[in-house]
Amino acid sequence: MDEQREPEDLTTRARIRDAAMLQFAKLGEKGATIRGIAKAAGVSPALVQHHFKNKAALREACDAHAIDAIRRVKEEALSGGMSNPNFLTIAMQTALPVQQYMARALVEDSDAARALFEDAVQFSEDILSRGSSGMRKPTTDDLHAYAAVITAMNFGLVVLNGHLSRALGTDILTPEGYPRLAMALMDIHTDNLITPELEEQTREVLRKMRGPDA
Amino acid sequence: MDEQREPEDLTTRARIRDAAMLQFAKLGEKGATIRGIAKAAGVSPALVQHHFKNKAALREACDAHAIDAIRRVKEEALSGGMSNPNFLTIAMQTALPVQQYMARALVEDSDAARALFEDAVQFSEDILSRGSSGMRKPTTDDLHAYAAVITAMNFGLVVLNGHLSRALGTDILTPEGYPRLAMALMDIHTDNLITPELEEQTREVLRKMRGPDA
DNA sequence: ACGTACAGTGTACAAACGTACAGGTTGCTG
DNA sequence: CAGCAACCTGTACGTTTGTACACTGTACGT
Repeated sequence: MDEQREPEDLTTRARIRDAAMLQFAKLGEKGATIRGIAKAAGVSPALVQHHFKNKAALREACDAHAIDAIRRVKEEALSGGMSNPNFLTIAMQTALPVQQYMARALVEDSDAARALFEDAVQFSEDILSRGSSGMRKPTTDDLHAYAAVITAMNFGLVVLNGHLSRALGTDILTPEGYPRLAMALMDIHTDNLITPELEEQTREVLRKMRGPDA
Repeated sequence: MDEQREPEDLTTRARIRDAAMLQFAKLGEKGATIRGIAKAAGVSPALVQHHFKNKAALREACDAHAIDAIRRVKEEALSGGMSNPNFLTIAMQTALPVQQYMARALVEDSDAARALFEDAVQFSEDILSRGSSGMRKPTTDDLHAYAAVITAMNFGLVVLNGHLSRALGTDILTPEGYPRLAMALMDIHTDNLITPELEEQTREVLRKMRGPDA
C-alpha cells in the first residue's frame, strides 16, 4: 500500500494517483478529467480505469493517500517533541502535492476534508492544553474555539498560499520565501495591536451579543 | 446597473446572476452548469444565454457584482471611521452569497480574485500604517508582509467558514455564532503564546535561513 | 509448452455539456 | 393598428465527459 518518495521509480498506479492529485488540486473535482489525468501520467485513459475502478474511487484513493501522508508527518512531529512553535510547519512539511490537494479538498468539502479538519482541531487542542517547551498555555475560556480558529487560520494560509506568495513576491513554500511569512506571523502573534481599552469594550459588546444578559 | 436587496422583486437578470453566484460558489467554475443555474433561477437555460452571452461572460458579471458589493462595504467602513478593530468584520458584513462566491473564486484563482486579494492587502496596509482609534501601529520591519499575512488569515476564515462553523457547532455568520469566533480571535491576538526566549531563538533561525549572513 | 493473471491500449457509446438558432409572447411607440 | 424591441422558450448540434468492452503483450507458475 506504500511506495517510495522518489518521483521516478514509482508504481504506475502511484504515478497515476499523483497525477490525479495534482489535477484535482489545480482544476477541482469536476474540472479534472480521466483523460487529463491519464495524459499527465503518460498513460492511456483506460489504464486509469483499470487501476482505479472509476473517478469516484480514484478520488477516494487520493483522499486516503493524502490523509496517510499527513498522519505520518503529524506522528513524526509528535515523536520529535514538537519543539517547533509553529503549527503551520506541520502543514508545510507535508509534500507539496498533498498540500495543494488538501487545500482544494477543504474547499470542496469532501468527507476526507472534514475528517482532516476535525483531526487538526483536535490535534491543536491537545498540543495547546498540554503545552510544550517554549510555549505558554493559552489564556482563554474557550480552548476549543481557540484551537479551531488557529487551525482555520493556518489552513487558510495554505489554501491561499498562491495569493500570499504573489503578494510577497516569492513563493512562501521555498526556503527564500518562508522566513518572510514566518517572521510576519511571529510579529502578528507577539505584538498587541489593539489597546486594552478597546479590547475590553469590544469583549463587552460581544458578551451582550452572545446572550441577553440576565 | 444596481438593484434592491430584496430577494423577491429583482430583475430576472439579477435573479439569474444571484443563482449563478451560488452555483459557482457551491460547485466551482466547472461544476456549475448553465442548465443548473437556469433551474435554480427558475428560468429556461436559453434565457441565461440571452442575458449573459456565454458562461465566461456570466462569470465576469458575477465577478463584477461581487467586487462592487465588496467595494461598497469597504467604503462604508471607511466613512464610518473604521471604529471596529477587526478587519474580519468587513468581510462578514458583505452579503452571504458574495462571501461564498469570493471564497471559491479565491481558490480557483480568477483575475477578479487576484484583484480582490491585492486590494485587500493594500487596504489592510493603509489601515495599519495610518492607525485608527484604539489601535496601535504594528511593530514590524515588514509591514507589507504583516498586512498580507493578516489578510490571508482573515480570508482564510471566510473560505473555511463551513469547517469552522462545524467545529464550533454553530454558524459563525449568525449573531449566535459570531461572538464565539470573535472572542477566540481576540484571545489569540492578545495573549503571547510563545515565550520571549523561544521567540528570539526562532527569529534567529529564520534570519539565518533567509540569507547567508556576512 | 501451456495457461493464467496482470499491465496496458483502442474503440465505442450514452449522457451531459455549451451554444447557436428559430420562434413565440408581451409591451411600448409611431 | 403596424412594427419593433425586449423577454423568454424549445430544439438541435458538435464536443467532451465517464465508462464499458474487447483486445494485445508479457511474465510466471505448473
